Amino acid sequence: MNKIAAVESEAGAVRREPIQKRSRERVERILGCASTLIEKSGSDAMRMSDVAEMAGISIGSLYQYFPDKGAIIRTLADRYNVAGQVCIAEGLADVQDREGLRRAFGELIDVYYAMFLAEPVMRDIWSGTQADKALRDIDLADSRLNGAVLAAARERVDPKADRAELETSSFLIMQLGEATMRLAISVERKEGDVLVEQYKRMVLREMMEG
Amino acid sequence: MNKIAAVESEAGAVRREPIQKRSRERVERILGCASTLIEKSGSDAMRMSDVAEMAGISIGSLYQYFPDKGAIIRTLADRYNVAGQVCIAEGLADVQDREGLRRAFGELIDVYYAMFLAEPVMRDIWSGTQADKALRDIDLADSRLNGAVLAAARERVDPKADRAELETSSFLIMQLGEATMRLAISVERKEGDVLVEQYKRMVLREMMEG
DNA sequence: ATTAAACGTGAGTAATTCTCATATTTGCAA
DNA sequence: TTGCAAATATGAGAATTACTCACGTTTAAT
Repeated sequence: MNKIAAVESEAGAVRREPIQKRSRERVERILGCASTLIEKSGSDAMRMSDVAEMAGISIGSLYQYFPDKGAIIRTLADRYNVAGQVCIAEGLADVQDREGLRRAFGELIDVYYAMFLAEPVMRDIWSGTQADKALRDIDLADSRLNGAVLAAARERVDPKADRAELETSSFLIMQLGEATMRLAISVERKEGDVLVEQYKRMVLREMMEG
Repeated sequence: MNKIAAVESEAGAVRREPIQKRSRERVERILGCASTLIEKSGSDAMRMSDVAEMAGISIGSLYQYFPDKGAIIRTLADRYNVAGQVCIAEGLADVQDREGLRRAFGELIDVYYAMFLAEPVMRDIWSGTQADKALRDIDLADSRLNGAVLAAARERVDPKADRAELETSSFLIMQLGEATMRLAISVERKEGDVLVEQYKRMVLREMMEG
């Protein structure tokens, strides 16, 4: 009998939870190959048959683990998000005063920008954020989470600030940060750098004098 | 003989420039039907066969005027852009001092936001901005143009400001404005309003004290 | 060793964009 | 008016690609 146990362990939502070691490895191989293919020519051009062939498995096997093409993308997206969340949480963890916040945020943006520049797969995936409803939801949740972390740091710096406003403002700052990254990587490198600096300055002013 | 005269009159790039009256009407009808269908269920779900059927023409005829599905979308996108450009240019035309700039920009954002809320087709199309390379290019060009208009207004207000910096900053402001709109319409209406206000405040601070 | 569940397979289905050979319509020149 | 070439119209079907499913194989627990 083929009883399907649909589980949502990651945002990607695997179809069948891999139980045996063989299949767990297989899932990793699928993700690795998908990554390579996306890096080569973008997630749009990535064909499921290519992924299967490259991973040395059949189409059917591919669909045992991922319900659709989007699920592979989402799983990769989620992994990048988790990495980003850790990075942001660590960067803001011991912010206690205004200068600390200014420095930590500036560094954070730089690191994030460097990641965007260095990871073509991340770039590609988050370029499609607006198109795919599921991806957009993942993205919004991510910004909410990171926004909350930023809001907490800002509250530590300025305890008398309005909590709700800090949350909204920080959420917006995170979303605009992503927008800036996407913009920066789609123009010439030099202009991109300037744009990121402009964003940083604008946001820092908002946070410092807000 | 079927000599094809490819022309790029609009960003949508019609395949064959409609010469006879009949075909010019046809192009308009196609765009109208596409609009209706996008409004009903999104540009992704819009099928070319649906457009053809609704317009009362054959698939082949559809492809006489639009080289591909994207071209229809792009043509509609371009029309919305032109409307926006007019709106922005008029709004900023007689800005001469700081208070004028503050008021004009605030109103501009409100109008833009209202447009986003009111036009489901515009919303749908510009939601997919990041996915389609051609759309992104149109969008970037649009922001560059509008950014230049804003930069000019800011220079009038503050003649000793650095021109290049005004251009970059205004370009970023336009792009972040769009990002804010997209964000605002994908959350609850009430929160969306707050986010737009936050954006406005942040940007105005940048422009006033920048 | 038996067996049931987990896993693997790939030909085939379905959905949809876009082409092309052919037919029809239009407008102009004779 | 008529003849004709260019413009326009048509829709069957080619091409692409995500995804299914019926059936075969492997694994591991009893």
